[in-house]
Amino acid sequence: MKSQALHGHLDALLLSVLEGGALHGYAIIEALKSRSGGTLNLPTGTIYPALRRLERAGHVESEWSTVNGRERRTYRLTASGHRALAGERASWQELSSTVGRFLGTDTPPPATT
Amino acid sequence: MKSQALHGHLDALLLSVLEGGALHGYAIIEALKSRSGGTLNLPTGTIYPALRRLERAGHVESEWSTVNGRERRTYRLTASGHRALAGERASWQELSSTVGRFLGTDTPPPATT
DNA sequence: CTTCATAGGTAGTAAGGCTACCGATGTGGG
DNA sequence: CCCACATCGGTAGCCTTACTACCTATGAAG
Repeated sequence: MKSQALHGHLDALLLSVLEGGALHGYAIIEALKSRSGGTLNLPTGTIYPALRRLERAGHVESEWSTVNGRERRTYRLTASGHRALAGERASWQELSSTVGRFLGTDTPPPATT
Repeated sequence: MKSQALHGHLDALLLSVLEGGALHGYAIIEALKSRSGGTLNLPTGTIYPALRRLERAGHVESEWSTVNGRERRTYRLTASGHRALAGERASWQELSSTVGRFLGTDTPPPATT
């Protein structure tokens, strides 16, 4: 998939992987890759600036630690980040259902039965 | 909805409304508005440049006509536009299912069984 | 010692959509 | 008659976003 098609949803993806626990940048990339089945193979030049953006926005916090002599910056969601994620989810649903109406795909309610 | 969230799918939406028949710019805006239930209220500054982009790309053709003294530029899909729409649909499905995997919404396969 | 995986980062670019404008005509209200 | 509004088209400049292409450093493997 053309990763640039992510347009505006990168933040949501990052927040969603961090929802499962704090991770450092490199691990986030791996997580995205594996969870997407290899479809999302995002370069560091995409991830790191995005994380800094999220940090600036207060959605994540970072902490340095040294593991095996390697510096790691571990990111974790803030309360604001959790809220942002919820918002992103909502707007994704909206976008998805709106666009789906035109492109023939709809997002049927997950039927929480 | 924040319309800027459309990012990259505007073309697909335009192509899809034109799929139902040729329309002029203003009518396209109205069509998007009504089909989306009012969610998509796109300004002319978004639509017209997009249409020109599509025309430059050969996906639509335009024709001028005068109705009630008003100039209308009517756009219609070309063969290339139909193909492009199919492609857009496919990549939308891919994006939608990939992002959905992270944001909790999935686009369940239409079960072509 | 070189190469690879791990780990973090920056600079510059290109695309896309938005806001804010502008021009014109026909219709209807005051 | 004149003004406002809906219809119809369009452009200019801006901002955000993600990408490509780079750079740095360490530990392990060969």
